[in-house]
Amino acid sequence: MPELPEVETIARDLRPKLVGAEIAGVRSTWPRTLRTHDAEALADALVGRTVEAVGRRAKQLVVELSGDVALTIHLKMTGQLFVVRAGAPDDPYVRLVLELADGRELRFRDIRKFGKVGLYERDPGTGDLVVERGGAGVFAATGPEPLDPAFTVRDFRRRLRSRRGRLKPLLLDQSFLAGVGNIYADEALWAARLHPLRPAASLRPRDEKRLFDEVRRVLAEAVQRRGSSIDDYTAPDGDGSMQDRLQVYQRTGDPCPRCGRPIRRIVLGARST
DNA sequence: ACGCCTACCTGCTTGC
DNA sequence: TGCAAGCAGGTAGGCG
Repeated sequence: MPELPEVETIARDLRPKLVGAEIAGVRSTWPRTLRTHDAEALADALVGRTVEAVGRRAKQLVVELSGDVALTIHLKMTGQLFVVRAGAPDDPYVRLVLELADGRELRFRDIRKFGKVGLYERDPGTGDLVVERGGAGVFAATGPEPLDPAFTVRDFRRRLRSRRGRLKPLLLDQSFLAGVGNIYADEALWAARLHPLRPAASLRPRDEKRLFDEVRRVLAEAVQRRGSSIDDYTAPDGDGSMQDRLQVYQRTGDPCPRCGRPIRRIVLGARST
């Protein structure tokens, strides 16, 4: 399940492979992977452009292209990206291929077909990625990046206190905080010794500080370990190792590393917790 | 604004 | 053994 650390790892792996490469063609085998469902229009818009940068915002990859446009790629649950030579063995789960002028291909593989690829232009006025000039930015409603040095415990407190909900659904809400998914929400809450059902507004200042610190610590360690290779996640340059460090996620029944009692699973908003 | 539901998808596991 | 139900979960969109 690619969350912030997994997407960050993929961005870092792809960057040296893609920057400078020219797009020569587009193949689409499942048009619904494209936000517009229009593979022909995408090909028309992309061919001839060069990759200038590869980055990440929340759980999406952002591939900056020449001419002030950018591709966003959301991997959702089972999306994977690989750079291979054009003749590499075919795969029934590849949904989109960007053919590169140097004979390589960027392949988007996605078993469950939830992933989405979008093409946006950079608004010269605001610098935002938009569908059309003057429109709202794609990330206008996305919350702050938890690992951004400019994001402080003060910001976190202010956001927490303005919300009425419970901690777990709040951490998963991308407009509250960017990039946290089910794995790292559970890990951060456990590390901060806060119950997932606890109302966000009920936290004391020291609880808020602990949660802020643990969210960032868990995410930073996961980035350093190239993410958690669970189920379908792998990066272009290989698996991560964070799965070996997870304390509670998918560990129902195991003894709690803190108190030794069995870890219990509850369901919250149709998600295991 | 919040919580809850369903839809989108497929592969794997579980239970009868 | 075979088959169906259950489960995994990010996000959009709808409803109350």
